[in-house]
Amino acid sequence: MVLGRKEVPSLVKDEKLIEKRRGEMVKAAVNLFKENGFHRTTTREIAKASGFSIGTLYEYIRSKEDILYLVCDSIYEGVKEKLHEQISLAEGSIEHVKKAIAVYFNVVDEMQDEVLVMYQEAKSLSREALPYVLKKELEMTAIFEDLLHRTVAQGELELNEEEVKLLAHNILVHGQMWTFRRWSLRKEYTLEEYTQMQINLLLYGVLNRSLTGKTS
Amino acid sequence: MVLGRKEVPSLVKDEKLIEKRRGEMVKAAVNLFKENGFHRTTTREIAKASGFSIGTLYEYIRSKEDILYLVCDSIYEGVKEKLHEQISLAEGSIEHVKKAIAVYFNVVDEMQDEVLVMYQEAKSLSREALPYVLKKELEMTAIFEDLLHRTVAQGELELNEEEVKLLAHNILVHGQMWTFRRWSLRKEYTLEEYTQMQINLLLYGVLNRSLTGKTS
Amino acid sequence: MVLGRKEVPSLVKDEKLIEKRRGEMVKAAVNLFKENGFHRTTTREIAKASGFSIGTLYEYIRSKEDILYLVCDSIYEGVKEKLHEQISLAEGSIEHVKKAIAVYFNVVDEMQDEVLVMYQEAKSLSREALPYVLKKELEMTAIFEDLLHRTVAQGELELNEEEVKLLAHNILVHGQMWTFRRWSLRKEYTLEEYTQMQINLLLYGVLNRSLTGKTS
Amino acid sequence: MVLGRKEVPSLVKDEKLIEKRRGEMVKAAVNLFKENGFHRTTTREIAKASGFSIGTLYEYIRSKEDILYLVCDSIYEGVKEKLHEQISLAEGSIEHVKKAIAVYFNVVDEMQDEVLVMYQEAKSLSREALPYVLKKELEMTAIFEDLLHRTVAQGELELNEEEVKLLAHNILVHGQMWTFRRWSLRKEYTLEEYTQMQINLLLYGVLNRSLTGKTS
DNA sequence: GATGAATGAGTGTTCATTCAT
DNA sequence: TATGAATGAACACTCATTCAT
Repeated sequence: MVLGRKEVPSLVKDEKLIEKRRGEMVKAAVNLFKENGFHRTTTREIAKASGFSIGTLYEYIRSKEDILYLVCDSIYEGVKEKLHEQISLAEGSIEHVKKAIAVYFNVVDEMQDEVLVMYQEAKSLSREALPYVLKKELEMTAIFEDLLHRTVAQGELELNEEEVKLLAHNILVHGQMWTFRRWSLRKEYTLEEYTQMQINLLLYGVLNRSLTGKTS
Repeated sequence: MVLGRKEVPSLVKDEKLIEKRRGEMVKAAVNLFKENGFHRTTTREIAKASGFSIGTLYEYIRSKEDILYLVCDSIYEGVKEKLHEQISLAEGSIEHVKKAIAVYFNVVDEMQDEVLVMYQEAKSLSREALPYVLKKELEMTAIFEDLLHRTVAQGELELNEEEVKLLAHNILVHGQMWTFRRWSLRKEYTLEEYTQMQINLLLYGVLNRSLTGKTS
Repeated sequence: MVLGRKEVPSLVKDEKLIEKRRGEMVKAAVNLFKENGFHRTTTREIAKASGFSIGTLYEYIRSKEDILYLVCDSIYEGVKEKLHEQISLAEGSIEHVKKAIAVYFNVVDEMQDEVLVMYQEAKSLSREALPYVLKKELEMTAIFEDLLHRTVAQGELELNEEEVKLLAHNILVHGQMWTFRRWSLRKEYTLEEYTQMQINLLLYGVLNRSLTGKTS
Repeated sequence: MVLGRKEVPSLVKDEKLIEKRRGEMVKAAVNLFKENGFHRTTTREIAKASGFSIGTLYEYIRSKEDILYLVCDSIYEGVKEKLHEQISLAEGSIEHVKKAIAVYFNVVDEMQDEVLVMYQEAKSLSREALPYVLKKELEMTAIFEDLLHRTVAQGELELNEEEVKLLAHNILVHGQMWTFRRWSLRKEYTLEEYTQMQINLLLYGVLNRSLTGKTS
């Protein structure tokens, strides 16, 4: 099964308008979701906050869940876009990996409310929509996998396939941690400290591996 | 502010009975929450699944949220209990840390549904109840902090205070990862593989630090 | 497929209470349906008219359609009960058939609003519920079929099987006509006149058939 | 009160265009009504099925009810037209009456969906529009009244004024029966059988009356 | 202490109709 | 004339909670 982007049908025909209106709706929804969560936010609140009538809202989406999907989709697109703006994905070096992690953590920090929302509410998506969002998460992971692969290929890291995958997962999760454990982490570290320390913890072991030999 | 365990009032006087009944309610609730989530589960369903009338349910709790709090509390207690059964918290050595991580990951795996529920639904707790649950999470973190501290004190690890804290957080989160990313991780690794690899990634860097000098 | 009476589930356990409450709800619903039709009547109106809150209404039914089904069911039961009270179904004679038709027309006249409602709204029942109501209609038809059969057996009428069936249908429909064409019929005839004339038109031909020979 | 045809106002001036467009709308509406009923059919669906925008639909009608009126009107016109095509209304004989009934039943059979729609949905017309439709029904009845009158005048039937009226009603209703009881009748009879048997039952009594004397 | 019938505010969603373009 | 985006009143239905028995 190859998943593309899930199409959300609309009663409105003008594609440009759909894009525009949905953007406004998603923006309002994110703010409400981060305040009260998906379930505690009503469609009426979303309509009002985005400046439309409830009827108009439903011209652009079919159900409340569609909004959640659009929110998740939009957040992933936002993160990926910012990532691509700031890091070249063609290179492969330790320095580049460090840079990428730092950039990613920065993006997560900038969009912390959005990331947190998506992180906590995505589970409310139906069994139909969830795979599309998980796919996005895998795409994000793949960005770091590729980067690590290239760095391994350059001889700057010594990792097998499975280790690359897991390290990529860890990087992603350490970024998300910054949002979902912020109640604790923010008290202890600035973003810069957090970033520096996590880079060390994430990479220090694998970096020096060649010096000290493999573990089982 | 020092938080103790939050007291949930009951209309029933008999403490023993409260304990017993609540245990049954929580058990039923966990099963329902892990199937449908907190918001999609009704109090009627919880009452029915635990074998009580809706009226009786409300003799033992004040609100639906009380159940969520009791569920979270119960899950933490379960995890901590299992942890204490299997690891001595007085020692301090690399081997002990590895053992503790493995035990913790095993507990998380055994209780993966429960951990996932708590992880995803705790955010629905009111501003009043949330701190009590976050406190539990900090207590969990503290278990690993202490272990790391002792190991540092033994001279087997070289970490400053802040690194200990962050490493403890990472251990916790890597355990939770096993539940909230299981849609991906389970495809790639068995629990044993996951545990071994994460131990390596978590500890390898800090382990060999003395051999190679500090990073910035 | 043998259809019994369709069971409508209720959240309330007390069977007696269900019977009582549903009776009140059906009564209110009939009045509203005959005024505004099924689709133009809201569940809140039904709740209010029967003296319950909307929540209570839904303790006794699952959906608005359930009310329509209960209404139809109740009307059939009412008609059949009144019929059985007044005519013996064991006999078989021309006089008895005339009597039965007159009684049936009287019952229809007494319950004209109800009959009209059922007649016009039954089509709004779902494909699941409709067969149960059609079955009731066939049972009604069967009452007259049996009566005619017995009369034929007595030698007082000369009709083949198919003619008995059709005549029974015609009797039923002529009764219903009195409701759904009342805007016209009531201007022309009293119930007594209508009954007398229809009996003549329905039976005169078949009555005298023996005197005049068969038609093709 | 003399009712003519009810005028449905339109924002469009061109009468020819109104006729044309409304024809297309009515055609689409009939198909939708017979599938889902009037209340379950939306104006959007009607607009789409007739190939217009919702805006254009409302250029030709004022309200959804106008469509229902036009549909009813159109069905009556259709039935009447087909009737006039096939039977001469100037004659008066038993044979002609039989022929007319057969033709009418045939027309009803051909347009059974339409007849059923009109029959079941006309009640949803407002108190303002209903009389216009009932008038059409009376006109239909009048066709058979006239036919019977002429046959009585020819001495082929012996019926008083009131009996003529009621018999005409019965003929109409027996035609409609073929649609609204088709779930049962179609299983028992072909159209030809049904027609033949109903003609017998309708006319046999009155036919032979002269031979046998009056009933009370 | 236990029960379950009663409540009604609140929810997602629909749809006939309007009106600016 | 034709369009279709916008509207919001209205609807069926849910569910946490209460309280009389």
